Amino acid sequence: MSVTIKEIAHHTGLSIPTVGNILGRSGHRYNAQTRARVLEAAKELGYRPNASARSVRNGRFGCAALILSRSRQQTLSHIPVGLLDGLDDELAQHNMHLTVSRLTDEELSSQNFLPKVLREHTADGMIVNYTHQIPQPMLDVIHAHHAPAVWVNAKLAEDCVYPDDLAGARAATEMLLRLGHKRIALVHMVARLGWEGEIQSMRPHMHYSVIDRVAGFSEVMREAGHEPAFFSHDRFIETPDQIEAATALLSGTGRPTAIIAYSEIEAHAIVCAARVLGLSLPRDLSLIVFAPRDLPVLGYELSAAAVPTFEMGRRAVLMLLEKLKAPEVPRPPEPLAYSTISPATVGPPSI
Amino acid sequence: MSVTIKEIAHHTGLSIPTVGNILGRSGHRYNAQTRARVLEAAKELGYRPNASARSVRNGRFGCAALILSRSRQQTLSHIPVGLLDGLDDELAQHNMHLTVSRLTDEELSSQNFLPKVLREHTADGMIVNYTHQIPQPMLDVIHAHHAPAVWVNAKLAEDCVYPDDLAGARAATEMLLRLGHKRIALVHMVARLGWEGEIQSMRPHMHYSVIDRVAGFSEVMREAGHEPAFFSHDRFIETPDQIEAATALLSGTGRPTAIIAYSEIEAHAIVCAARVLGLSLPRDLSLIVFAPRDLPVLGYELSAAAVPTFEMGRRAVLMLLEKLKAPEVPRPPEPLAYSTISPATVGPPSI
DNA sequence: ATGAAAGCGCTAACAG
DNA sequence: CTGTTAGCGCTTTCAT
Repeated sequence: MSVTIKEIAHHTGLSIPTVGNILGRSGHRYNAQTRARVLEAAKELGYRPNASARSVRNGRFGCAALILSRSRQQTLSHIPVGLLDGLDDELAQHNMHLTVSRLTDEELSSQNFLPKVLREHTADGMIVNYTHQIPQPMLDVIHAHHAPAVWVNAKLAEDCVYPDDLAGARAATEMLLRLGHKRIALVHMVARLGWEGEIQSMRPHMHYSVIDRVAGFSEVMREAGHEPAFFSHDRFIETPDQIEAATALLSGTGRPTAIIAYSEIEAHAIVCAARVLGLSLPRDLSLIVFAPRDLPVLGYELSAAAVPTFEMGRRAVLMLLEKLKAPEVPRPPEPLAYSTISPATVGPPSI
Repeated sequence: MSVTIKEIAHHTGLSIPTVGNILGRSGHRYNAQTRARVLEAAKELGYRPNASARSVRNGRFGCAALILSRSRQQTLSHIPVGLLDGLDDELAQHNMHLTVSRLTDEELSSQNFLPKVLREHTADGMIVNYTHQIPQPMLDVIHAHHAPAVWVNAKLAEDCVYPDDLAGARAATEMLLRLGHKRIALVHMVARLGWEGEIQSMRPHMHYSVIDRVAGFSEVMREAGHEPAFFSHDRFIETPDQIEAATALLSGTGRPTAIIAYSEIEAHAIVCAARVLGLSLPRDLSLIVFAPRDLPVLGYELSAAAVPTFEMGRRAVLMLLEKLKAPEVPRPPEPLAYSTISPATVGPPSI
């Protein structure tokens, strides 16, 4: 084992609580002399407080658990760039830290599921990063136990923090319309987009952002009297070569003059297709991509509809802290605003 | 607070140690009746053992800390896909868990730096994910304190686990040569590649993989009597449009018939350029990319020289466990083999 | 097979 | 200002 306050007490001839109090930062009410003696001894002996012992005393762990899927299928619990930073930064502000807990599928399906971190009382609460296909048992058990949990990147009835994709998509579309674009397409390669109701019916298997971005885009387009154009899954099934598919989209006289890409995957295809066709960005084509930050794609910095991942981490921690105070009180869902879109690859239409 | 063994003891009329022993898995020497009584009560009351209290007793935390840079510059402490899984899987095998600890720059530069997790005795040891520009103070302090630490994705004198990029690059090159390729190029957009000595001199600021992949590639090419071709930083500085640069590389009669891409960034540019030029993969061009797994790029699945990130996590934990037993004993560096390359976008040369 | 006592490292309540 | 006493939840002797 390592150096404890007990040893420092022996070493300095002081009592254990004296040493403890001085080292435990509240020791204002001590003689400067003894303070110095203690601090020196602590430094000399290489004292490091034992967080566990402290936890046992005050019944808190100073720790939040990030709950992830153990499934190797990446998308299920993907940690977006910036989230870890936001979480840890805010936790550090409150003298807390983060642990990671990956759940097996058995743990999930089991009736009395509880993540190990909570089952073994290691963390004060959890930040759940199951963004879609959220398992019902998990929801149930968390509710039943009043386990302090906050969901990130998921849009639920309560206790969640998520980017406001509805507003984000609206803002992107409005920006393009304001510049004079009329033919704007929303591109998504995996999901099959269409009118909102149709998508809604597939909801359980889809991340809310797919639905909300379609909705935001459609609303604004229709309000402006334009038909929203979707370029999605089916087209890429027909034409698996993404460059070819994207090239088809960007060819012909009625081609879109602006694109909103669901993610960097789509953005790559669009940039590449633009290149094949000799279209230059943003002169001949405006392009906005949903991504945590402006995205370097093939040498271009693309305008990002900047998903507020960092802020999501910070806000999730703050919400969790409130839940720790009052675990039974549900918190209203907290949508997070997108920041303004940089003008990098956005401009007025040329045709 | 929550249910403790004390309450279960009261509830069942048994003593505290009895309950504790039965619940703490070592309770073989107990009557089946009392066992049942205890277990039932525990379930009924929703007992969850307190990990901190346990830690205080047995002096271990059952916890490893993943040390990351707090710098927002992504590359410094980037967590590669699969690493977290490997770490957590192996830790779980040993009833341990993972905490995350991000270091501020001040913490690093400070003389008596010690990550909070270790300063505050929260973790048993650390997995350090500073892959390049490793701060000297950190190395010094870890050595001085005999702090149990294992470095991942870094090639140091001891206590590290890293993908064997030398062998990985050799294998990729050999595979291409075996198929009949002679004009093979290694493409990297950020670093400036050249003969090994030149690169070596820039070492402090570069990840070891840059050097080792160049070395492995060069060695094999020269052994086979071919001149290794590099296509790197300078070319992309001259021609910031990556597609244009890559197109230049792939044009003309002396063009390479096979490419090894340093990362997915380069792979995207190559695939796009191939498309612009009407070259089809792998018929007209073979392409291997260094990535944790076969990489979907613009609709193609590219052959990956599969960086063993998952295995890196697992091995790092195993090495850390050994260090916990004998902290003063340095462990030899552990290079990790690349698995065989899938044939997805690799074939014989057409010209 | 079960219980009594003691202690892990730290902190809080009170005395002096 | 400093020390005494007590206890957090759990585990490890050691009796019985």
